Amino acid sequence: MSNSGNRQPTIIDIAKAAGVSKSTVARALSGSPHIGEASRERVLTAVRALGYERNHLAHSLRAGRTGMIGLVIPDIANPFWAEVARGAQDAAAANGSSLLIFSSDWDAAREASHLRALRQARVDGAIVNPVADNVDGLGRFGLPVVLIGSSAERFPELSSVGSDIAQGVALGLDHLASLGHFRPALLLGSPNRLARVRFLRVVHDHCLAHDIDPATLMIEEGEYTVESGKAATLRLLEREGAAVRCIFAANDLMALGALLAVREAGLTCPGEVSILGFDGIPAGAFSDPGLTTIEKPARSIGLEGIKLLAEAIDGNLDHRRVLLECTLTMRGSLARTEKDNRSARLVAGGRN
Amino acid sequence: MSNSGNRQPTIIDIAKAAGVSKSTVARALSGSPHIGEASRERVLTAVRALGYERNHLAHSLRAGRTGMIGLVIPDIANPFWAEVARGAQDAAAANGSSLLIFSSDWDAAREASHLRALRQARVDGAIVNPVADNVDGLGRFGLPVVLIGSSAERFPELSSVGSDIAQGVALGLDHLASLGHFRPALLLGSPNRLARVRFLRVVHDHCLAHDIDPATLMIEEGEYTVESGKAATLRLLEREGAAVRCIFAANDLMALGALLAVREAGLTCPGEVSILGFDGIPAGAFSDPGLTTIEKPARSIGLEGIKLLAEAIDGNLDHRRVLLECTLTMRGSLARTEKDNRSARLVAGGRN
DNA sequence: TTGAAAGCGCTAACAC
DNA sequence: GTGTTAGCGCTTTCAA
Repeated sequence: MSNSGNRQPTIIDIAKAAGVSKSTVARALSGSPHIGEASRERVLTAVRALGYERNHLAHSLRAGRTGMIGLVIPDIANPFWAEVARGAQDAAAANGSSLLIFSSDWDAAREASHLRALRQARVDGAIVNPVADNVDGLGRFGLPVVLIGSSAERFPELSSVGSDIAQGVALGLDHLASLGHFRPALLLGSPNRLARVRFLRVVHDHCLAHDIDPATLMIEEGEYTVESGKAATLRLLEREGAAVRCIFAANDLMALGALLAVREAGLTCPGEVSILGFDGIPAGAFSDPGLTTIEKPARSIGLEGIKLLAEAIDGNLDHRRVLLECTLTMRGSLARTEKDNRSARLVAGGRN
Repeated sequence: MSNSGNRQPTIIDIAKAAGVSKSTVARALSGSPHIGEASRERVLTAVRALGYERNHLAHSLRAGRTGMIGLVIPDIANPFWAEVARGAQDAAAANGSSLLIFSSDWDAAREASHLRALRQARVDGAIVNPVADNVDGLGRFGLPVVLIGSSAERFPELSSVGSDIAQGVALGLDHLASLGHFRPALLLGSPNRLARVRFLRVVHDHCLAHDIDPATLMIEEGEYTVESGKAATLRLLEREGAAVRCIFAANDLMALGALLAVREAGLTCPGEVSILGFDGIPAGAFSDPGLTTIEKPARSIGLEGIKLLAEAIDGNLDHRRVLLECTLTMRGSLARTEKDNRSARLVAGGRN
């Protein structure tokens, strides 16, 4: 069993079959003009006959680029991130490159290990939504990177794409205010996430603009999951009781958890407690009531990420920050409140 | 700018820095015993100093295996498949390999192109849920493959993993029967999917066992999406009217769509129409009412897939078929019916 | 137009 | 214990 065992044929096999040298085969394959019509024909015939397919490894090793791109996101099972992955996938395919998707599970160590794997795989670049405390590791990544999300501030030299959280949060807050909710309780992610800081900052500004003392805001925190959102809401309800008339969650999964908690506490939504989410995952359409939410353009984020990364890989040094607009998706989880819960207005405070 | 430009260091750089040959470096790196303590130290020091990381491409080219595995699923944005991917991802990581995830979008051409890409990337093997009409392409894949789902029947020589659809459907049907629903309307996927055939077969058997004429079953079909499920249900309601007291959907997304349709038609669920899903996606917990469904062990499917593939890659010739049990997740979308809708009992029929 | 040869980074014989 | 060498499959000079 000499050459034509079962392994995939190489250009050498083709060369033999076509009676030419391997350089000629390479030329035919790459569509080089420096080759005779006759040889080209014979090569192509042999290629079809043997079912040759170029070995990407060897090609990449020689070419110095793999056509592979890494995508590191917190959780592929979270519909929002799955949608981002979908967008990136599509864009990458259109681009001729393939995507290596990794879930970091919000864990810095895992993220670091994934980044290392990507570097070793010699991906051409990576798109990552970094876990906060790992930001240093990212700085030394050594390959073109595009950031997704809020961490861009810490890396002014990297391109980044994200939804405009400031605009989104303001959009939500304004809408809540228009319904009479001036002091929504906040369901936030863990403190070491930049997204949380961002979120809070906008809320603060908004409060000040509306003469509310930010210090009086009710805040609970947890992870970005349904269970965690539910638990956090239960704690909130326990602690604040009837003062909770509106909840603004930093992510839809938590909002859905809040919904469960409210129901479990024997309260009604939106009757007694209004809930506003953030993300725009499809599941929000099925809840009872439907989840009103600030929708991020998930798929576009993935798509833009690939675009920016392609630029960076092509050596385009000037980084860019793409901010995609959030939209308000109204369903049934918000109700107008009669009580003006601005009770904690900034009157004795420093301002005014 | 000679050697230490900006490129990643190679073993040659390390060799130079440590004052040894590259084989010695390789030995130190691979933990070979045939090396002096002194050299090992110096190599390791140099490795740390230069931040060396092994080039996977070169390694793979030499080793003949890449440690990469392909996963081809219909849609990464479908929560069920995202969960499968998650399970596979975790198992692969534990395994030291990385996963290349592709969405085929239920499209044979796309699937074929992904399989080609995987072959060219020299993945060690692939796990795929094949689009029906592409089954031939799969036969010629030429690499170890593990099938997910029902197509296993067409490839008795391949390992496969899937949920036990027969058991799951029977479970659902029995439960429906226990509530008085003997002739659920069926919401099925497109005819060229093997899963549909399977599903129907079990329903038929069940009908016969309960003296129901399968030909009297109400059937609608569509794609495995919410929109499609909704449209199909609307058609069903339009056509059959009040005869529709129970719907059994072949997938949760369609079931959720059915729920929307029922609501839109001014009907109540489960009061007037009961709905049973199939998959067990998280979103089913938030609908109104909660979706009762047959839950497939999505994550385990991914996990087992990797296990089987690892076996196949290791040259374990005897294929295996792993069937994971489905469970019934009861929420609120099913109600007991008073009317015995076995009206179409097999009395005049051929049997008996 | 074509072939020979070098080399991408790594590992595994094979000498010494 | 260590260095030298060949070669994985490919592309790309450089000669002819």
